[in-house]
Amino acid sequence: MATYEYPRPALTVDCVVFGLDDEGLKVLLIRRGLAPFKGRWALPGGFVRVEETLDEAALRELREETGLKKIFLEQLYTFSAVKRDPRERVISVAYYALIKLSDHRVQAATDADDAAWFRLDAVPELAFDHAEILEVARDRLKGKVRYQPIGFELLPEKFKLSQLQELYEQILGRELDKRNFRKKFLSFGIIQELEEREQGLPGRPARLHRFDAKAYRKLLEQGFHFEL
Amino acid sequence: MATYEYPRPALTVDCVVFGLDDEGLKVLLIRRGLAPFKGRWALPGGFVRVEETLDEAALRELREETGLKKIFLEQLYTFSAVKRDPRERVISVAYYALIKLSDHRVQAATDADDAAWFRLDAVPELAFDHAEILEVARDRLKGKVRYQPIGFELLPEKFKLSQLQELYEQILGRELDKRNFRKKFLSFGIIQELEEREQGLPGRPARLHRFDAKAYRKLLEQGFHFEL
DNA sequence: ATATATTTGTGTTGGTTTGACACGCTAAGG
DNA sequence: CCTTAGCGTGTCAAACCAACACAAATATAT
Repeated sequence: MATYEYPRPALTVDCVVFGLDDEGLKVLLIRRGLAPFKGRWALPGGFVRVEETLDEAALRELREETGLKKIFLEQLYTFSAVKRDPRERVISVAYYALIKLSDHRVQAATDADDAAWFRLDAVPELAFDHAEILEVARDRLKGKVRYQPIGFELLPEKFKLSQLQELYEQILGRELDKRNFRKKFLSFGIIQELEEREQGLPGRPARLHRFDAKAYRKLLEQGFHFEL
Repeated sequence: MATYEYPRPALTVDCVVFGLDDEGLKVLLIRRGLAPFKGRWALPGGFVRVEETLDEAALRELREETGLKKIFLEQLYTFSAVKRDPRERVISVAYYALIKLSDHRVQAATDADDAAWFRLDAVPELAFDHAEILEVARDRLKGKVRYQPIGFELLPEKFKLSQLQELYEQILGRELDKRNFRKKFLSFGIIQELEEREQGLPGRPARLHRFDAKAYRKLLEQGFHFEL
């Protein structure tokens, strides 16, 4: 029990978790077991504890939901409409996360039937103001991906350039020219060409690449500006 | 008095208020009258009431501090370090505001001696984590000014192109070429050339201009993308 | 074995945008 | 009337961007 001189809003974090698989870009949702909005899909999230930062709260929730550590996570926006939670005043700090669906299978999330991945064009009706939060997250991702190399957070360690291009097309919502895309991206010097090639698929085998974080940091220090 | 099952952090808003005068870009600070950090300069701000949104809280604080309405105001980031307030757990949602120092004299703020404008290169030591908040605000402004025409919020209704250019130079922290700047900015078609000219100063009188919000909105709908 | 389907990888060109750069014009002030 | 201060303007070379098609390497089907 805690007592204060003035009433305080409750504080939660909600996470928009993006993942990529062969069907495209997806978002992780959880089915609510309790009122309000019982049975509705919602963003994973929960209350902030008084002894943790918001980042810690978001990471904790994500660990609890997905079993993952080392996730790319950024604060998105703080939502504060007075009636956004019908029970009482709840202010929510939204985060968005990018995870490599390819590497780690997301555990609790996928085999429990109360959590699932949804394609961004097939998201069901959401609880609270979560549709709005998701919208803001998509816009942020779309904006950010153009001037920060965060797309790699969604791809496996080693990837084909065609995967990278498809990812960008998904996020930006438009098609890109293959030759121009390759030319431009390679010219940055932030991805390494590996000798390895992907085999077992029809078509000419693709050379694999890897994001070179070290080279990127070095370029950043020299005032390099990544763009598109 | 309010009682809750679990302890809750307190919630505040803090505002980074930018203004422009003939000495350059400035930020509004308030001298604290109470502990902690008594006597130190700090960002204006205060506690969020339980029946208002964060935007409303920020606007209310700004009205109380500066007497201004119709201010450009945007949420910046939510700061949550556990020890950021030595008294108790306080989470602060930071906003930044741009105001036309030229038009409206800021009342309570300027004649009270417990509030003052500081040049960005001469900001005193600040209370709490406000130095960090200010830093984030500067970065945001610097980033945002390049792809959204928010600089006008700092200028008078009618302005000279040289003022606009100086503003951009201040925010971006580098010099710009006069001819290229004019060419580019005028090519967007979002500022109107007025017939009026500024008089009374030495040198050839400058033609005045005005931001054309209507034209800007129209261009936006057509997918226009402002940049630099 | 051969043919077919699939996916990768590669260059050029014309148009557009950017960045560098210098001087005459018009007013105020002495 | 002369000086000083600030405004307003155009060109050119270099860099960048968008559009465009076909051969190479593999898997699969027949």
